Amino acid sequence: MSDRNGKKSDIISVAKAARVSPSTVSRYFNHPELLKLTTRRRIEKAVRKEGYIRNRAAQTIHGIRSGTIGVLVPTIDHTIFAEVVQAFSDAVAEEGFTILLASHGYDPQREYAILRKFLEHRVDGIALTGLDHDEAVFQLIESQDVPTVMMWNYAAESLYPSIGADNELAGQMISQHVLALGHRAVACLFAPGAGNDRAKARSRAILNTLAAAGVVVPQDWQLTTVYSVSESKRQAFELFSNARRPTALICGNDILATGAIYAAARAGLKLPDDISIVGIGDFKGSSEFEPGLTTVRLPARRIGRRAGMTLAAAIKDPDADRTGAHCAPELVIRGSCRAI
Amino acid sequence: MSDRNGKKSDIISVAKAARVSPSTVSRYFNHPELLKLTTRRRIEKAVRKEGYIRNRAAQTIHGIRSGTIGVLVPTIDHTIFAEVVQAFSDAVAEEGFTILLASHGYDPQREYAILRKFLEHRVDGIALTGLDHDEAVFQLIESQDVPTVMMWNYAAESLYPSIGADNELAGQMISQHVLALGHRAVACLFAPGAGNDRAKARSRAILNTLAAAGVVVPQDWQLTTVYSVSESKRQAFELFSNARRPTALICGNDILATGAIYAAARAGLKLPDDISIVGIGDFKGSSEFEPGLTTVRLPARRIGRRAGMTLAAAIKDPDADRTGAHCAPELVIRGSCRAI
DNA sequence: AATAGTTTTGCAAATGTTTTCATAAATTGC
DNA sequence: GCAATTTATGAAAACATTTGCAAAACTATT
Repeated sequence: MSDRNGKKSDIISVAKAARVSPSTVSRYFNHPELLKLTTRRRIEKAVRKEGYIRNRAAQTIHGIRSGTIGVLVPTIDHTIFAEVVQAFSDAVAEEGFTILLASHGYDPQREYAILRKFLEHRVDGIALTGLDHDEAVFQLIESQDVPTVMMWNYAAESLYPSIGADNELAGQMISQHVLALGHRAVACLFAPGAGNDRAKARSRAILNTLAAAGVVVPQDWQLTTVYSVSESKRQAFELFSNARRPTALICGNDILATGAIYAAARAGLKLPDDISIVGIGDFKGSSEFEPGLTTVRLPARRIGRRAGMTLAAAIKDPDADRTGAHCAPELVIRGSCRAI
Repeated sequence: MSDRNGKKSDIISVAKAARVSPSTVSRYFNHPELLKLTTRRRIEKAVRKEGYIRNRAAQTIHGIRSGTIGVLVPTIDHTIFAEVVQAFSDAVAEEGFTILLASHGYDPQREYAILRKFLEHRVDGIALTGLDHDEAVFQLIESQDVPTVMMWNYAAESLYPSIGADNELAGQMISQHVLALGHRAVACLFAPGAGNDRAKARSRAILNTLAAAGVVVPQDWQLTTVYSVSESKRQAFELFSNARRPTALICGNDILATGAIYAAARAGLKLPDDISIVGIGDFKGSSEFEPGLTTVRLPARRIGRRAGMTLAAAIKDPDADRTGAHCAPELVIRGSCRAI
């Protein structure tokens, strides 16, 4: 096939090979129905022979869409973001878009810099994680007015369509469940809130809900740990080693809960008899523990898919419905938490 | 700032605002050292005032690099690929590249289609997963001669630089370890090999190594299951429920091993006394089980980082060293496997 | 104050497409 | 078999940049 004898082939070399004008080749790709069947065939053959591949960069400077969407997540290698990205990518791929992916590691500065880079590439749309961003980020989006969605965290009054779960609600749900089961001695294991509005919303809601029911979490039972099984295991183990132990431990997400479960095993505590542990997220695998983890499901795949579809629609039709969507969290009761 | 009064700003509007010619603005970005300090200042101000963002598409048609790298993985939401992608992305970001990411779901047809799309975007380089690809894929890369690396699986004689672990070796190592501990009644739980040379290499090596030691794995102890904790849990549970049980179960990867560990717990088997379970991968969290999972570490982050650096170097300097690299697997002995 | 040399800037052509408008070719109606 | 349509193709301008070359603006030297 493609016998590129030397230089890269462009639309002109194809035109020569097919003995038509460059415009006709352009039409072959963009409005094939305008061409006579025979010329279409001729061009098709020439394209194959030359091994020609369309140049989107050249199209893009004509104001034609670049076919790319910039996706910005805190980090790719957390199950939950990986799932969102996968679902998002699949959804927009169906509409012909390819994603530019980058991670900022919870650094607002980096987020701004990456966003600029996306815009240099003239992405057709942007998907950010969370609602909380640097003022400069919002200004940039505003000034370039490129379609944007905010994934993961939902808030009705958001400036841009937000598609995700209400993390405050999730925190509320899990603590209400724990309270309903009669727990009063409750400890918490949170992810750090810096640059992470999801984590912040959850911890806030959890503590408020408990407080509203008259349950005060003592300072030394409010643990904070980075997103890591080993770290949370260490901290939870320490907690479990104290003389006075909580009857329930609420974790800010399932990864932290996973660490806590292992810590319990190591401390010789049986779930749920000796201690109840709950999480938030319902990550892949959370259902498979023995006993399964009681948690609040945040529908990552649904969020990613929905966000992708909304953004693609907004790009293709500027007047499309740009309202966000709440992908409701859902209490998933398994065996890791019992009534007292 | 950026008070875009209407239309998007281009290099010409900036030039007007700074009272210089467009060429000078272009030089401001590409060869600032050629400009007088005062004009540089003037342009800087104009750029800010106009909210101008460079247009990489327009640069790209001048043969200038696009600054993008196409990354193609089977799926994003497997821990292991997420880690590789994260490390890869970080590495190339340092060199100014942004990644175009897509997943093919183990479908060779889709891989080809995505690759074409990458090339339409004029990516500066390509990173594929695994060594085994459709002939058309190789032809395409060949014809466009764009720098390419193959990640994840290592083979010395590969046509393109391959950066990864020797999966065959990994399989060999884990089975040798199991054999050395005296196990003879060994079962296996593999991932499907279709479109997945990593999985294929591992299963092959495991069975061969066992056979070489005179251990034959009966047909009904050779289980195959998709990459999923719940599926492998189901299958392993079934295996454990039979009257005749193996003393050791070798799993094709840590996810499958995770399922098997849960299955053992449900079946009331204690690790490692009642059954030994080992995996391959050393995924995040594998060390935290109680007891920890004995496995062979495939250094995902190192692979991703190294692959990114190699590719970036190959792009920037066509004569750069393009040999692959073997990121050696490493036996990690924890508590899930005991001597018999 | 004039010259030579150097630094800085602008002009115009080039890049690979798309698109508008005009023209040529094919088809239809009589 | 000719005019009137309709359909298919080409020429040229446009898109947002970069770059080679030449002109202009400075500096330094006398």
